[in-house]
Amino acid sequence: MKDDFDRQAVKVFKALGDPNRYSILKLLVEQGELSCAAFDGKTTLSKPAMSHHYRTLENARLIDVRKEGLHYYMKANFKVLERFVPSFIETHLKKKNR
Amino acid sequence: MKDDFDRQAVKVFKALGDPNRYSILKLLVEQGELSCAAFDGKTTLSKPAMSHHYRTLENARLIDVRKEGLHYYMKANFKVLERFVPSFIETHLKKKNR
DNA sequence: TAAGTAGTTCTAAAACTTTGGAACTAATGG
DNA sequence: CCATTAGTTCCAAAGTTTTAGAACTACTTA
Repeated sequence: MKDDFDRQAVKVFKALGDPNRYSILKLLVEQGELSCAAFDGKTTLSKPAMSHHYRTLENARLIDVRKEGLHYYMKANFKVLERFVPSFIETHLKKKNR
Repeated sequence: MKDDFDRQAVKVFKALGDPNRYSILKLLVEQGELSCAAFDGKTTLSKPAMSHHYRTLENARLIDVRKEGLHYYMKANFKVLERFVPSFIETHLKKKNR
C-alpha cells in the first residue's frame, strides 16, 4: 500500500538527512557488519550521541542490530536500502562485495 | 566525485525527510507543473511556511521554480529524483505520464 | 495610478533534534 | 564476587527547524 511506502520513505529520508547517520550507514555498507567500537576513531561524537543515531537508523529499518557478548553488531539492511535509496548502495558498495 | 554526491544526497534526504515537503513533491510528480495556489486546499500550513518548504526543495534542487506573471510555477526535477530517489518516481509517477 | 492578487521576506515564538555528562546494565575475566 | 568493558538510558542544555503574523514586493487590471 502506498501510504506505508510514504511513511517509511519519510522515516528513511529523515534518518539519512543527517551527516552523522549518513556516514555511519556509508561505513556499514562499505565494510559490512561492525560493532560500535569501529566508529571510535571516526567521529568526535560522544557514545550517547552515537547510540542515539544507531537507534534512529534502526527505527527507520536501515540497519539491523544484534548483541553478542559485550558488543552490539550492526549491519546495513540492504533490502530497505535497495527499495528506498538504491543509489546509496550503487555509490558506496564496492563492486567486488556483491 | 563521491563527496559531492554525499553532500547533495544529505541535502536531498533532509528535504524529503519532512512530511509536508514530501507531499509537495509527490503532488508535483503526480500532476506536473503547479503554482503555489494548487496547494491551497491541500494543506493547513500558512503561506510563509509553504514558501519556506518550496525554498528548501529548490535548494536541494528537487524542484525548479519559474515566475510568470503573478504566479510561481514549480515542477519536479526528475534528473535529481532519478539520481537520488528513483523509487519515489517509481511509486508516484503514473505510468501513462512517462 | 489605485486596488487587488500572489506570492516573498522578516521576525520571533514554539517545537523538535542533537548533544554530552552521569548513572546505569549486561557480559566477561581475573 | 569485584573490576573492567561496551555499551545504553536519563536528563537537561544548546542548537536547529518549523511555523505564522506582519510587512513587503512585483505584477496585473480597472
